[in-house]
Amino acid sequence: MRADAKRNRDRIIESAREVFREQGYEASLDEVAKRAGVGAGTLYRHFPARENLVDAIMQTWVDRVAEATDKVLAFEGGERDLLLHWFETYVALISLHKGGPAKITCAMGDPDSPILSKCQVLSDASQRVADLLLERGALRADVDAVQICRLVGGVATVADDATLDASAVRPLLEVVADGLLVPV
Amino acid sequence: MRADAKRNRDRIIESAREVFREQGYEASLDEVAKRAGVGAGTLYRHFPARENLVDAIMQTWVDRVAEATDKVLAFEGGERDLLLHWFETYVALISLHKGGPAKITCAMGDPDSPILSKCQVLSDASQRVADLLLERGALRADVDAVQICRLVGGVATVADDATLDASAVRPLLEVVADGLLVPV
DNA sequence: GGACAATACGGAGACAGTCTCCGTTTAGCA
DNA sequence: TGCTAAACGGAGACTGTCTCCGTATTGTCC
Repeated sequence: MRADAKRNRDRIIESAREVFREQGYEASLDEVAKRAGVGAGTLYRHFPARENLVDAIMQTWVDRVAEATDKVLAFEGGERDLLLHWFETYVALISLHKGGPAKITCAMGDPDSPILSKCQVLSDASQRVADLLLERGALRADVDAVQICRLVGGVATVADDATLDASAVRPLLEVVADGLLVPV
Repeated sequence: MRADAKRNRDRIIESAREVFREQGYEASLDEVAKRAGVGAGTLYRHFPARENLVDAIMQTWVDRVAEATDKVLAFEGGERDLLLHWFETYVALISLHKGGPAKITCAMGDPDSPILSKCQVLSDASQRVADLLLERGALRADVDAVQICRLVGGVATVADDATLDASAVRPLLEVVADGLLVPV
């Protein structure tokens, strides 16, 4: 890649991060281009679809997911608390931007999504948590990580739409957790 | 209301029903106007926002919800089956159109939504089902109808986004049901 | 360091959708 | 029948997406 191309690409990503944070994922891409000081053509050449741009700005997010996952896996406490801790972490991670839960949860079920690889990190993390709980015999044997992602993603989507705060989300997550755990 | 106004209004609603069924809730409103044989101005005078049009279309849906609810309440069988039956009915009712689950679930949490009154019918129905189960001591005492709507709405939203079929949705609903019911 | 591809730029403009404004038409009443 | 309030409709302003293509820049090869 030519030096000027790389420079512009980086500036676009930086501007997008800024604009999306301010206005959400549906912000105008022309605005992003303008703020990056490039023409619309340049933006669309680098990122043919909005999702490609989203994908690019998600790299730092991926690192954050990995870090958070390790923290949850090191959690010392009961199985139910661990699962709930993961759920709350999960919701927090996908709710960083308005519209994030729907976008990410939707992408996980779409094999053609440009951000699929990024979302994979999340489902892998759920898998690791599920494996840990299965090992301890706390999780129902017939559930898989995909289902967990869908359930928690669904709760997060609704919470995002209705702008619920953590205290209103918690009981919903508890219901999901209780439905997933082996009855005591 | 003048006769011509009423006539146009009805034609717009009829066209919208048709267009939305074909193209989803995000279809062009100019297209709706065109198909109704009226100008864009006429459409926007009758329905200032897209949601107002959606609201008008939903009247027959409301009747359908009421009917389905009565059927579920008359269900003879175990509590878990009854709850699951309600969940599946609920998901079916809000998933009649692509994007429906998100739209309806979102509207339930938005006091300013033009379709709020229509959605009320659904939460009232959930309340009735919940009351029945509470009476029989099958439902956890600390859950309310709003939470049920959020949980099932979340599942339906995810299912809609990922275009899951009923067999993939069922296990998710079972998790929610098991989390809501009193452990045996 | 000059020349020449190859690569990239950028913005005008085509296109699509939303929504308004206002001159024209019509219903319904007296 | 004539009048007026109500309603119509579509041109066009506005916003956002995305493409096309003439222009400019980069990096390489001699």
